[in-house]
Amino acid sequence: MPTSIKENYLKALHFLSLQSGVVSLTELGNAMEVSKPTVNDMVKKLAARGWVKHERYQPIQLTSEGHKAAALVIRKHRLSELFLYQVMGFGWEEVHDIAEEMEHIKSELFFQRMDEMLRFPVFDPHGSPIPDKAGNMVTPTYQLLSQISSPCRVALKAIRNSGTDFLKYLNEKNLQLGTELEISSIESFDGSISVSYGHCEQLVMSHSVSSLLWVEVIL
Amino acid sequence: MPTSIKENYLKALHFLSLQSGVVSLTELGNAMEVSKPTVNDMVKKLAARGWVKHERYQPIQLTSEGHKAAALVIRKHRLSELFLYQVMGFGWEEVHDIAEEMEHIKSELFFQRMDEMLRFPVFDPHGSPIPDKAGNMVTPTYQLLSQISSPCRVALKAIRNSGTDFLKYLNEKNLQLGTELEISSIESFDGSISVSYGHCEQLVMSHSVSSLLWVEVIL
DNA sequence: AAATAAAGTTAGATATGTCTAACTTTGAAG
DNA sequence: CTTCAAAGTTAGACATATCTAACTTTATTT
Ligand SMILES: [Mn+2]
Ligand SMILES: [Mn+2]
Ligand SMILES: [Mn+2]
Ligand SMILES: [Mn+2]
Repeated sequence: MPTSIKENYLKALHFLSLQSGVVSLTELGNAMEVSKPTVNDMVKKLAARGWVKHERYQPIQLTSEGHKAAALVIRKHRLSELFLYQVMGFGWEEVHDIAEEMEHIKSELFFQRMDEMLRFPVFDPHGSPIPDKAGNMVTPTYQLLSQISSPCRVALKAIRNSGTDFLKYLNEKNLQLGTELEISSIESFDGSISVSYGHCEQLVMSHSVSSLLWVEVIL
Repeated sequence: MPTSIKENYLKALHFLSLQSGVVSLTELGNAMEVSKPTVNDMVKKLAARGWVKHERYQPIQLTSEGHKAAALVIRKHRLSELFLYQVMGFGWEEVHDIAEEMEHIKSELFFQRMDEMLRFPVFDPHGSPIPDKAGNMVTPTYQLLSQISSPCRVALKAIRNSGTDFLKYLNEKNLQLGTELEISSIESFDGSISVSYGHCEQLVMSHSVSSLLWVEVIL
Protein backbone atom coordinates (compact mmCIF):
# COMPACT_ATOMS: atom_id res chain seq x y z
CA MET A 1 0.00 0.00 0.00
CA PRO A 2 1.67 3.16 -1.14
CA THR A 3 0.95 5.96 1.29
CA SER A 4 -0.06 9.14 -0.52
CA ILE A 5 3.37 10.62 0.09
CA LYS A 6 5.05 7.68 -1.60
CA GLU A 7 2.57 8.01 -4.45
CA ASN A 8 3.76 11.57 -4.94
CA TYR A 9 7.39 10.45 -5.03
CA LEU A 10 6.46 7.85 -7.64
CA LYS A 11 4.78 10.47 -9.82
CA ALA A 12 7.79 12.78 -9.53
CA LEU A 13 10.12 9.91 -10.44
CA HIS A 14 7.99 9.09 -13.46
CA PHE A 15 8.14 12.63 -14.84
CA LEU A 16 11.82 13.12 -14.06
CA SER A 17 12.59 9.79 -15.74
CA LEU A 18 11.11 10.90 -19.05
CA GLN A 19 14.35 12.55 -20.20
CA SER A 20 17.15 10.14 -19.45
CA GLY A 21 15.47 7.23 -17.69
CA VAL A 22 17.43 7.87 -14.51
CA VAL A 23 16.98 10.46 -11.76
CA SER A 24 19.46 11.92 -9.29
CA LEU A 25 18.62 12.25 -5.62
CA THR A 26 19.10 15.99 -5.94
CA GLU A 27 16.63 16.28 -8.81
CA LEU A 28 14.05 14.27 -6.89
CA GLY A 29 14.67 16.33 -3.78
CA ASN A 30 14.13 19.54 -5.72
CA ALA A 31 10.96 18.23 -7.33
CA MET A 32 9.52 17.11 -4.00
CA GLU A 33 10.90 20.14 -2.15
CA VAL A 34 12.60 18.06 0.51
CA SER A 35 16.20 17.82 1.69
CA LYS A 36 18.72 15.34 0.37
CA PRO A 37 18.69 13.15 3.49
CA THR A 38 14.92 12.98 3.29
CA VAL A 39 14.96 11.85 -0.30
CA ASN A 40 17.81 9.46 0.45
CA ASP A 41 15.76 7.79 3.19
CA MET A 42 12.67 7.66 1.03
CA VAL A 43 14.55 6.10 -1.86
CA LYS A 44 15.67 3.32 0.45
CA LYS A 45 12.05 2.66 1.36
CA LEU A 46 10.93 2.75 -2.27
CA ALA A 47 13.77 0.35 -3.15
CA ALA A 48 12.72 -1.97 -0.32
CA ARG A 49 9.26 -2.12 -1.89
CA GLY A 50 10.70 -2.88 -5.31
CA TRP A 51 9.67 0.36 -6.97
CA VAL A 52 13.16 1.73 -7.64
CA LYS A 53 16.64 0.36 -8.23
CA HIS A 54 19.34 2.17 -6.33
CA GLU A 55 22.98 1.47 -5.56
CA ARG A 56 24.96 3.74 -3.27
CA TYR A 57 26.11 6.95 -4.97
CA GLN A 58 24.37 5.90 -8.19
CA PRO A 59 21.35 7.54 -9.85
CA ILE A 60 17.88 6.12 -9.18
CA GLN A 61 15.79 4.19 -11.67
CA LEU A 62 12.13 3.19 -11.52
CA THR A 63 11.64 -0.56 -11.87
CA SER A 64 8.86 -1.79 -14.14
CA GLU A 65 6.77 -2.26 -11.00
CA GLY A 66 7.54 1.30 -10.02
CA HIS A 67 6.59 2.56 -13.44
CA LYS A 68 3.30 0.74 -13.26
CA ALA A 69 2.55 2.03 -9.75
CA ALA A 70 3.32 5.58 -10.93
CA ALA A 71 1.16 5.19 -14.03
CA LEU A 72 -1.78 4.02 -11.92
CA VAL A 73 -1.56 7.17 -9.78
CA ILE A 74 -1.32 9.31 -12.92
CA ARG A 75 -4.35 7.43 -14.23
CA LYS A 76 -6.34 8.42 -11.16
CA HIS A 77 -5.15 12.00 -11.45
CA ARG A 78 -6.06 12.41 -15.09
CA LEU A 79 -9.36 10.56 -14.85
CA SER A 80 -10.22 12.90 -11.97
CA GLU A 81 -9.28 15.96 -14.01
CA LEU A 82 -11.47 14.88 -16.89
CA PHE A 83 -14.33 14.00 -14.56
CA LEU A 84 -14.14 17.39 -12.87
CA TYR A 85 -14.07 19.08 -16.27
CA GLN A 86 -16.64 17.04 -18.13
CA VAL A 87 -19.09 15.97 -15.44
CA MET A 88 -18.75 18.69 -12.83
CA GLY A 89 -18.22 21.61 -15.18
CA PHE A 90 -14.94 22.93 -13.78
CA GLY A 91 -12.62 24.93 -16.04
CA TRP A 92 -9.40 23.22 -17.19
CA GLU A 93 -7.52 25.73 -15.07
CA GLU A 94 -9.28 24.53 -11.89
CA VAL A 95 -9.02 20.77 -12.13
CA HIS A 96 -5.34 20.05 -11.44
CA ASP A 97 -5.27 21.09 -7.79
CA ILE A 98 -8.42 19.15 -6.93
CA ALA A 99 -7.16 16.07 -8.81
CA GLU A 100 -3.96 16.30 -6.80
CA GLU A 101 -6.09 15.30 -3.82
CA MET A 102 -8.49 12.90 -5.55
CA GLU A 103 -5.65 10.81 -7.00
CA HIS A 104 -4.95 9.40 -3.53
CA ILE A 105 -8.42 7.93 -3.02
CA LYS A 106 -8.01 4.17 -2.75
CA SER A 107 -11.46 3.00 -3.87
CA GLU A 108 -11.05 1.15 -7.17
CA LEU A 109 -14.83 1.26 -7.63
CA PHE A 110 -14.80 5.04 -7.66
CA PHE A 111 -12.34 5.32 -10.54
CA GLN A 112 -13.92 2.35 -12.30
CA ARG A 113 -17.24 4.19 -12.36
CA MET A 114 -15.59 7.45 -13.42
CA ASP A 115 -13.92 5.62 -16.29
CA GLU A 116 -17.27 4.16 -17.40
CA MET A 117 -19.10 7.50 -17.13
CA LEU A 118 -16.44 9.12 -19.27
CA ARG A 119 -16.54 6.20 -21.76
CA PHE A 120 -12.96 5.03 -21.14
CA PRO A 121 -11.27 8.25 -22.20
CA VAL A 122 -7.70 8.42 -23.50
CA PHE A 123 -6.87 12.11 -22.93
CA ASP A 124 -7.32 14.47 -20.00
CA PRO A 125 -8.49 18.12 -20.34
CA HIS A 126 -4.90 19.26 -20.93
CA GLY A 127 -4.34 16.75 -23.73
CA SER A 128 -2.21 14.37 -21.67
CA PRO A 129 -2.79 10.64 -22.15
CA ILE A 130 -4.67 8.69 -19.47
CA PRO A 131 -2.98 5.35 -18.66
CA ASP A 132 -5.23 2.29 -18.78
CA LYS A 133 -5.83 -0.08 -15.87
CA ALA A 134 -2.63 -1.94 -16.70
CA GLY A 135 -0.64 1.29 -16.50
CA ASN A 136 -0.06 1.58 -20.26
CA MET A 137 -0.57 4.90 -21.97
CA VAL A 138 -0.35 6.11 -25.56
CA THR A 139 2.61 8.37 -26.34
CA PRO A 140 1.52 10.92 -28.90
CA THR A 141 4.32 12.35 -31.01
CA TYR A 142 3.65 16.03 -30.64
CA GLN A 143 6.20 18.80 -31.08
CA LEU A 144 6.68 21.77 -28.85
CA LEU A 145 5.55 24.94 -30.60
CA SER A 146 8.95 26.40 -29.70
CA GLN A 147 10.65 23.71 -31.77
CA ILE A 148 8.93 24.64 -35.02
CA SER A 149 11.56 26.30 -37.22
CA SER A 150 9.65 27.63 -40.20
CA PRO A 151 6.21 29.18 -40.76
CA CYS A 152 3.42 26.58 -41.07
CA ARG A 153 0.02 25.64 -39.74
CA VAL A 154 -0.27 23.66 -36.51
CA ALA A 155 -3.02 22.44 -34.17
CA LEU A 156 -2.73 22.84 -30.39
CA LYS A 157 -2.79 19.31 -28.95
CA ALA A 158 -1.63 19.43 -25.33
CA ILE A 159 -0.46 21.76 -22.58
CA ARG A 160 2.78 20.95 -20.85
CA ASN A 161 2.01 22.88 -17.69
CA SER A 162 -1.40 22.64 -16.07
CA GLY A 163 -0.82 25.41 -13.54
CA THR A 164 -3.78 27.73 -13.05
CA ASP A 165 -1.98 30.90 -14.12
CA PHE A 166 -0.78 29.62 -17.47
CA LEU A 167 -4.18 28.11 -18.29
CA LYS A 168 -5.89 31.39 -17.39
CA TYR A 169 -3.52 33.13 -19.79
CA LEU A 170 -4.57 30.69 -22.52
CA ASN A 171 -8.25 31.31 -21.65
CA GLU A 172 -7.73 35.06 -22.09
CA LYS A 173 -6.12 34.51 -25.45
CA ASN A 174 -8.90 32.13 -26.48
CA LEU A 175 -6.47 29.28 -27.02
CA GLN A 176 -7.96 25.80 -26.56
CA LEU A 177 -7.04 22.25 -27.43
CA GLY A 178 -7.70 21.86 -31.15
CA THR A 179 -7.20 25.54 -31.97
CA GLU A 180 -5.36 25.84 -35.30
CA LEU A 181 -2.53 28.33 -35.40
CA GLU A 182 -0.98 29.92 -38.47
CA ILE A 183 2.64 30.64 -37.67
CA SER A 184 3.55 33.80 -39.54
CA SER A 185 7.04 34.50 -38.32
CA ILE A 186 9.69 33.22 -35.94
CA GLU A 187 12.13 35.64 -34.36
CA SER A 188 15.42 33.77 -34.15
CA PHE A 189 16.86 36.39 -31.77
CA ASP A 190 14.64 35.58 -28.75
CA GLY A 191 12.66 32.63 -30.08
CA SER A 192 9.37 34.52 -30.01
CA ILE A 193 6.70 33.40 -32.46
CA SER A 194 3.94 35.32 -34.22
CA VAL A 195 0.72 33.37 -34.73
CA SER A 196 -2.80 34.06 -35.93
CA TYR A 197 -5.90 31.95 -35.26
CA GLY A 198 -9.67 32.26 -35.00
CA HIS A 199 -10.55 35.89 -34.45
CA CYS A 200 -7.03 36.78 -33.43
CA GLU A 201 -5.10 38.53 -36.17
CA GLN A 202 -1.75 38.40 -34.45
CA LEU A 203 -0.44 37.13 -31.15
CA VAL A 204 3.25 37.27 -30.32
CA MET A 205 4.25 34.44 -28.02
CA SER A 206 7.44 34.48 -26.03
CA HIS A 207 9.64 31.40 -26.04
CA SER A 208 8.57 30.64 -22.48
CA VAL A 209 4.97 30.37 -23.66
CA SER A 210 5.60 28.46 -26.90
CA SER A 211 7.75 25.94 -25.07
CA LEU A 212 4.72 24.91 -22.99
CA LEU A 213 2.48 24.10 -25.95
CA TRP A 214 2.47 20.74 -27.72
CA VAL A 215 1.34 21.02 -31.34
CA GLU A 216 0.93 18.89 -34.43
CA VAL A 217 1.80 20.21 -37.87
CA ILE A 218 -1.12 20.27 -40.32
CA LEU A 219 -0.12 19.13 -43.79
CA MET B 1 -5.85 22.42 9.66
CA PRO B 2 -7.27 19.18 10.94
CA THR B 3 -5.34 16.25 9.61
CA SER B 4 -7.64 13.53 8.34
CA ILE B 5 -7.04 11.45 11.48
CA LYS B 6 -8.15 14.31 13.69
CA GLU B 7 -11.19 14.75 11.46
CA ASN B 8 -12.11 11.14 12.18
CA TYR B 9 -11.79 11.72 15.93
CA LEU B 10 -14.04 14.77 15.60
CA LYS B 11 -16.69 12.76 13.78
CA ALA B 12 -16.55 10.00 16.40
CA LEU B 13 -16.85 12.59 19.17
CA HIS B 14 -19.84 14.12 17.45
CA PHE B 15 -21.73 10.83 17.24
CA LEU B 16 -20.77 9.70 20.74
CA SER B 17 -21.90 13.08 22.10
CA LEU B 18 -25.44 12.66 20.79
CA GLN B 19 -26.57 10.72 23.86
CA SER B 20 -25.27 12.58 26.89
CA GLY B 21 -23.23 15.42 25.47
CA VAL B 22 -20.06 14.08 27.03
CA VAL B 23 -17.76 11.23 26.00
CA SER B 24 -15.37 9.09 28.01
CA LEU B 25 -11.85 8.37 26.81
CA THR B 26 -12.69 4.69 26.81
CA GLU B 27 -15.73 5.17 24.58
CA LEU B 28 -13.73 7.26 22.14
CA GLY B 29 -10.92 4.72 22.17
CA ASN B 30 -13.35 1.91 21.39
CA ALA B 31 -14.96 3.88 18.58
CA MET B 32 -11.60 4.73 17.03
CA GLU B 33 -10.14 1.31 17.79
CA VAL B 34 -7.10 2.74 19.52
CA SER B 35 -5.64 2.26 23.00
CA LYS B 36 -6.40 4.50 25.94
CA PRO B 37 -2.99 6.22 25.94
CA THR B 38 -3.45 6.99 22.25
CA VAL B 39 -6.81 8.59 22.77
CA ASN B 40 -5.50 10.38 25.84
CA ASP B 41 -2.70 11.95 23.81
CA MET B 42 -5.02 12.83 20.98
CA VAL B 43 -7.52 14.48 23.31
CA LYS B 44 -4.74 16.72 24.58
CA LYS B 45 -4.01 17.78 21.02
CA LEU B 46 -7.67 18.36 20.24
CA ALA B 47 -7.98 20.39 23.44
CA ALA B 48 -4.92 22.44 22.46
CA ARG B 49 -6.68 23.33 19.21
CA GLY B 50 -9.84 24.33 21.03
CA TRP B 51 -12.04 21.52 19.73
CA VAL B 52 -12.66 19.76 23.04
CA LYS B 53 -12.78 20.67 26.70
CA HIS B 54 -10.99 18.25 28.95
CA GLU B 55 -9.87 18.27 32.57
CA ARG B 56 -7.81 15.44 34.01
CA TYR B 57 -9.89 12.37 34.86
CA GLN B 58 -13.03 14.10 33.57
CA PRO B 59 -15.12 13.18 30.52
CA ILE B 60 -14.51 14.98 27.24
CA GLN B 61 -16.81 17.53 25.65
CA LEU B 62 -16.77 19.02 22.17
CA THR B 63 -16.59 22.82 22.23
CA SER B 64 -18.82 24.74 19.87
CA GLU B 65 -15.80 25.09 17.59
CA GLY B 66 -15.33 21.35 17.77
CA HIS B 67 -18.96 20.73 16.97
CA LYS B 68 -18.73 22.97 13.97
CA ALA B 69 -15.54 21.34 12.74
CA ALA B 70 -17.15 17.92 13.11
CA ALA B 71 -20.31 19.05 11.32
CA LEU B 72 -18.27 20.32 8.39
CA VAL B 73 -16.60 16.92 7.99
CA ILE B 74 -20.00 15.22 8.21
CA ARG B 75 -21.23 17.68 5.60
CA LYS B 76 -18.47 16.60 3.21
CA HIS B 77 -19.21 12.95 3.94
CA ARG B 78 -22.94 13.19 3.30
CA LEU B 79 -22.63 15.45 0.28
CA SER B 80 -20.20 12.91 -1.14
CA GLU B 81 -22.59 10.05 -0.46
CA LEU B 82 -25.43 11.83 -2.21
CA PHE B 83 -23.19 12.79 -5.12
CA LEU B 84 -22.02 9.21 -5.55
CA TYR B 85 -25.61 8.02 -5.41
CA GLN B 86 -27.31 10.65 -7.50
CA VAL B 87 -24.69 11.69 -10.01
CA MET B 88 -22.48 8.63 -10.29
CA GLY B 89 -25.19 6.01 -9.96
CA PHE B 90 -23.79 4.04 -7.03
CA GLY B 91 -26.13 2.04 -4.81
CA TRP B 92 -26.82 3.39 -1.31
CA GLU B 93 -24.94 0.37 0.02
CA GLU B 94 -21.76 1.37 -1.83
CA VAL B 95 -21.43 5.03 -1.02
CA HIS B 96 -20.39 5.11 2.63
CA ASP B 97 -16.95 3.58 2.23
CA ILE B 98 -16.02 5.84 -0.68
CA ALA B 99 -17.35 8.91 1.15
CA GLU B 100 -15.18 7.93 4.10
CA GLU B 101 -12.22 8.83 1.85
CA MET B 102 -13.75 11.78 0.00
CA GLU B 103 -14.68 13.59 3.21
CA HIS B 104 -10.99 14.39 3.77
CA ILE B 105 -10.52 16.28 0.51
CA LYS B 106 -9.67 19.87 1.40
CA SER B 107 -10.82 21.67 -1.75
CA GLU B 108 -13.78 23.87 -0.82
CA LEU B 109 -14.51 24.40 -4.51
CA PHE B 110 -15.09 20.70 -4.98
CA PHE B 111 -17.80 20.46 -2.35
CA GLN B 112 -19.21 23.83 -3.34
CA ARG B 113 -19.76 22.53 -6.86
CA MET B 114 -21.18 19.24 -5.59
CA ASP B 115 -23.62 21.18 -3.42
CA GLU B 116 -24.74 23.25 -6.44
CA MET B 117 -25.11 20.23 -8.71
CA LEU B 118 -27.27 18.53 -6.11
CA ARG B 119 -29.31 21.73 -5.59
CA PHE B 120 -28.27 22.27 -1.96
CA PRO B 121 -29.67 19.00 -0.63
CA VAL B 122 -30.73 18.49 2.98
CA PHE B 123 -30.66 14.69 3.24
CA ASP B 124 -28.15 12.03 2.21
CA PRO B 125 -29.09 8.68 0.59
CA HIS B 126 -29.60 7.11 4.03
CA GLY B 127 -31.95 9.86 5.17
CA SER B 128 -29.43 11.60 7.42
CA PRO B 129 -29.39 15.40 7.38
CA ILE B 130 -26.59 17.24 5.57
CA PRO B 131 -25.18 20.14 7.62
CA ASP B 132 -25.01 23.49 5.84
CA LYS B 133 -21.83 25.50 5.31
CA ALA B 134 -22.14 26.96 8.80
CA GLY B 135 -22.31 23.48 10.29
CA ASN B 136 -26.01 23.62 11.17
CA MET B 137 -28.22 20.68 10.38
CA VAL B 138 -31.91 19.95 10.74
CA THR B 139 -32.85 17.41 13.42
CA PRO B 140 -35.83 15.42 12.21
CA THR B 141 -37.95 13.87 14.98
CA TYR B 142 -38.11 10.31 13.77
CA GLN B 143 -38.79 7.28 15.96
CA LEU B 144 -36.99 3.99 15.82
CA LEU B 145 -39.25 1.29 14.45
CA SER B 146 -38.34 -0.76 17.52
CA GLN B 147 -39.87 1.91 19.74
CA ILE B 148 -43.32 1.67 18.20
CA SER B 149 -45.56 -0.03 20.76
CA SER B 150 -48.82 -0.67 18.96
CA PRO B 151 -49.82 -1.59 15.40
CA CYS B 152 -49.95 1.39 13.03
CA ARG B 153 -48.75 2.67 9.69
CA VAL B 154 -45.28 4.21 9.38
CA ALA B 155 -42.99 5.50 6.63
CA LEU B 156 -39.30 4.55 6.53
CA LYS B 157 -37.37 7.82 6.83
CA ALA B 158 -33.74 7.05 7.62
CA ILE B 159 -31.28 4.23 8.21
CA ARG B 160 -29.22 4.30 11.36
CA ASN B 161 -26.45 2.10 10.07
CA SER B 162 -25.05 2.63 6.59
CA GLY B 163 -22.92 -0.49 6.53
CA THR B 164 -22.96 -2.40 3.26
CA ASP B 165 -24.35 -5.62 4.69
CA PHE B 166 -27.39 -4.10 6.35
CA LEU B 167 -28.24 -2.01 3.28
CA LYS B 168 -27.93 -5.08 1.06
CA TYR B 169 -30.39 -6.82 3.37
CA LEU B 170 -32.82 -3.91 2.92
CA ASN B 171 -32.32 -4.09 -0.87
CA GLU B 172 -33.24 -7.77 -0.84
CA LYS B 173 -36.36 -7.01 1.15
CA ASN B 174 -37.22 -4.12 -1.18
CA LEU B 175 -37.17 -1.65 1.66
CA GLN B 176 -36.33 1.92 0.62
CA LEU B 177 -36.61 5.37 2.10
CA GLY B 178 -40.27 6.36 1.83
CA THR B 179 -41.56 2.80 1.90
CA GLU B 180 -44.76 2.67 3.97
CA LEU B 181 -45.05 -0.17 6.43
CA GLU B 182 -48.19 -1.54 8.00
CA ILE B 183 -47.24 -2.89 11.40
CA SER B 184 -49.48 -5.87 12.03
CA SER B 185 -48.13 -7.25 15.27
CA ILE B 186 -45.42 -6.71 17.83
CA GLU B 187 -44.05 -9.66 19.79
CA SER B 188 -43.35 -8.33 23.25
CA PHE B 189 -41.26 -11.41 24.11
CA ASP B 190 -38.32 -10.74 21.77
CA GLY B 191 -39.35 -7.38 20.34
CA SER B 192 -39.79 -8.75 16.82
CA ILE B 193 -42.24 -6.92 14.56
CA SER B 194 -44.44 -8.15 11.73
CA VAL B 195 -44.87 -5.69 8.88
CA SER B 196 -46.39 -5.66 5.40
CA TYR B 197 -45.65 -3.22 2.61
CA GLY B 198 -45.74 -3.00 -1.20
CA HIS B 199 -45.75 -6.51 -2.63
CA CYS B 200 -44.61 -8.01 0.64
CA GLU B 201 -47.44 -9.66 2.54
CA GLN B 202 -45.50 -10.27 5.71
CA LEU B 203 -41.95 -9.65 6.90
CA VAL B 204 -40.92 -10.47 10.43
CA MET B 205 -38.17 -8.14 11.61
CA SER B 206 -36.00 -8.95 14.59
CA HIS B 207 -35.40 -6.25 17.15
CA SER B 208 -31.85 -5.83 15.90
CA VAL B 209 -33.23 -4.86 12.49
CA SER B 210 -36.11 -2.66 13.66
CA SER B 211 -33.78 -0.76 15.96
CA LEU B 212 -31.80 0.43 12.93
CA LEU B 213 -34.75 1.95 11.10
CA TRP B 214 -36.01 5.49 11.71
CA VAL B 215 -39.68 5.85 10.87
CA GLU B 216 -42.47 8.42 11.04
CA VAL B 217 -46.02 7.46 12.02
CA ILE B 218 -48.61 8.15 9.34
CA LEU B 219 -51.80 9.61 10.79
C1' DA C 1 47.59 14.18 -10.12
C1' DA C 2 45.80 17.44 -6.73
C1' DA C 3 42.21 20.53 -5.57
C1' DT C 4 37.58 21.48 -5.29
C1' DA C 5 32.75 21.43 -6.05
C1' DA C 6 28.76 18.65 -6.41
C1' DA C 7 26.29 14.69 -5.10
C1' DG C 8 25.25 11.42 -1.78
C1' DT C 9 25.34 9.55 3.06
C1' DT C 10 25.29 9.44 8.20
C1' DA C 11 24.09 11.06 12.65
C1' DG C 12 21.06 13.04 15.56
C1' DA C 13 16.72 15.69 16.18
C1' DT C 14 11.62 16.79 15.79
C1' DA C 15 6.55 16.00 14.93
C1' DT C 16 2.61 12.85 14.45
C1' DG C 17 0.20 8.82 15.55
C1' DT C 18 0.41 4.55 17.44
C1' DC C 19 1.56 0.68 21.02
C1' DT C 20 2.34 -2.04 25.88
C1' DA C 21 3.27 -2.09 30.65
C1' DA C 22 2.88 0.06 34.80
C1' DC C 23 0.97 3.43 37.75
C1' DT C 24 -2.77 6.70 39.81
C1' DT C 25 -7.32 8.42 40.53
C1' DT C 26 -12.19 7.89 40.85
C1' DG C 27 -16.26 5.96 42.16
C1' DA C 28 -19.19 1.91 43.33
C1' DA C 29 -19.78 -2.12 46.50
C1' DG C 30 -19.60 -4.21 50.35
C1' DC D 1 -15.16 3.75 55.28
C1' DT D 2 -12.40 0.58 53.22
C1' DT D 3 -11.66 -2.15 49.04
C1' DC D 4 -11.15 -2.76 44.35
C1' DA D 5 -12.30 -2.57 39.55
C1' DA D 6 -12.79 0.67 35.98
C1' DA D 7 -11.14 4.80 33.98
C1' DG D 8 -7.47 7.66 33.13
C1' DT D 9 -2.42 8.82 33.01
C1' DT D 10 2.64 8.28 32.53
C1' DA D 11 6.75 6.25 30.73
C1' DG D 12 9.13 4.34 27.20
C1' DA D 13 9.00 2.43 22.63
C1' DC D 14 8.26 2.23 17.43
C1' DA D 15 7.07 3.74 12.50
C1' DT D 16 6.80 7.46 9.15
C1' DA D 17 8.25 11.67 7.26
C1' DT D 18 10.79 15.44 7.83
C1' DC D 19 14.97 18.60 9.20
C1' DT D 20 20.25 20.51 9.91
C1' DA D 21 25.04 19.74 10.39
C1' DA D 22 28.80 17.12 9.31
C1' DC D 23 31.06 13.71 6.68
C1' DT D 24 32.30 10.77 2.38
C1' DT D 25 32.43 9.72 -2.40
C1' DT D 26 32.48 11.04 -7.19
C1' DA D 27 33.40 13.97 -10.85
C1' DT D 28 35.30 18.13 -12.82
C1' DT D 29 38.79 21.52 -13.22
C1' DT D 30 43.08 23.19 -13.07
MN1 LIG E 1 -2.73 17.62 -13.55
MN1 LIG F 1 -3.73 17.19 -16.92
MN1 LIG G 1 -21.95 7.38 5.70
MN1 LIG H 1 -25.24 8.39 5.10
